Amino acid sequence: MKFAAVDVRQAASAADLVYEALRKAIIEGKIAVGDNLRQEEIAQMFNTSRIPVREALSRLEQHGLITTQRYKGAVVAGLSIEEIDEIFEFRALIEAEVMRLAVPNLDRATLDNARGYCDAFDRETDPHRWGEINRQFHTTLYEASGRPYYLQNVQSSLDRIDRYLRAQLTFTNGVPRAGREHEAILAACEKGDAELASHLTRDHILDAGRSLMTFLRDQRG
Amino acid sequence: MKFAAVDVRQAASAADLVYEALRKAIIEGKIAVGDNLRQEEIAQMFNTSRIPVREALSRLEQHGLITTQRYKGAVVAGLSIEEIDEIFEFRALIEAEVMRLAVPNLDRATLDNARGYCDAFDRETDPHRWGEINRQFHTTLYEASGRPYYLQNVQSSLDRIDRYLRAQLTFTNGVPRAGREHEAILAACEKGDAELASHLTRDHILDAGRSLMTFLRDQRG
DNA sequence: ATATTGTATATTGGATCCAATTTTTCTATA
DNA sequence: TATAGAAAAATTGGATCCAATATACAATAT
Repeated sequence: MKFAAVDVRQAASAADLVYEALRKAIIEGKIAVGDNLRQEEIAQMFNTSRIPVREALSRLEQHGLITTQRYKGAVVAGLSIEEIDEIFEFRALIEAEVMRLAVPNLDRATLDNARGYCDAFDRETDPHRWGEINRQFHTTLYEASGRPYYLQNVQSSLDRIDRYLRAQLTFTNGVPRAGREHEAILAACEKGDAELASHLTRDHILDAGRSLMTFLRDQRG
Repeated sequence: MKFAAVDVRQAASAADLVYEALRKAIIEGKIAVGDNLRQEEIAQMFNTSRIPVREALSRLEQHGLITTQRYKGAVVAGLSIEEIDEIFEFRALIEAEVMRLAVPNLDRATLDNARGYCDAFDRETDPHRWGEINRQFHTTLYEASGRPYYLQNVQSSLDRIDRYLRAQLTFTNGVPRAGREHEAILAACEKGDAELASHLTRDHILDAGRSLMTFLRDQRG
């Protein structure tokens, strides 16, 4: 055995690339709700055939990001107020628990990373970046929970409402408030107070949810 | 307009049929963990081509029921003890909450249905049916919560561990105990005691989890 | 002018074909 | 006999082709 181990990561298939690109575009709101996703068009964008595109669309549907109708095609899925409300409630439940489980495992490096994202969030002026940094702040802490299945479900929920969360941050002046709440959560983590960090996380999510609800009710009538 | 409206439900595509059939076979344990799923073989079983099969496999992978490697194919995914443990913990969290939310909405018909499944569970002698009835008993109650997103996540978690749950019921003499716990949960529902029903549900799941853990640790060494 | 029906076009679903890669088998050699 | 390497077979990934269905549009009748 003379050779260093090589990282033989799985090469990505065409379907993987298309899936990831579409997923990103949808959760960032680059493609609007209701927009039609035509297979041939997407295939040409990626210089491939419709087969990998169809696989990607099928996966997106499983994750609730698009809806499809036989022979009619796929459209980006929107969420009703009730659905958004439910997902925020769900997130509050799970993420509070994940936070509680994470606190005892937090080490210096993780806390420093979280601090970095926390500061970056406050400093950021580009609205498009807020959602991204906010998400990284939370997941950095959550990962310490050592609960991959919980994490998967958190990511999946976030994918569904990320677009709306960004709207909340951008249009409802939610950023300063979110920044303060991040500080409080991080302080609880530093103190090792799992119960407090958990409750603050829950409130943080429910606050954002309520703020978004009133914004959407205003907007949609 | 002389004719009654007809329910023109979406006809299922070949991919849908293959997906559902494979999903059922996997969660019921008809296909063993590690078994290879060859596309051509499955295609012939369903009198179709490999294209719909590939779509079905792609969806199954998204749900964690199989793992695939490029150019190597798909195998039924097993769970480590740690993963099973985590999923039981996750279920306890979510299902307890769903139960709490359901109780205020339970009506006579739903309670009667649940009673039916509860009795059927106790009367059933075929081990293969226990898992199925157990699942129906719980979901019948959960549906009253009016939380489709929670429900989806519950179903997804159950899909992952259903095989192991059946093993627990069959091999660890868990049926009489589960039966008694069902009775207690149903009684709490009848009384309208959401808090009690929630706690009993949590304990019911954690009990089954612990029982399964010791069984698996014995078995796997 | 409007509604309705027939037709052309576009789009999706599925089958077949070819390319890329892995797995198996065979063979030569030590 | 065991083993390394090459050839063959099997398997998956992707492209192209055809069939099924939906949409757009024009022609017709009222």
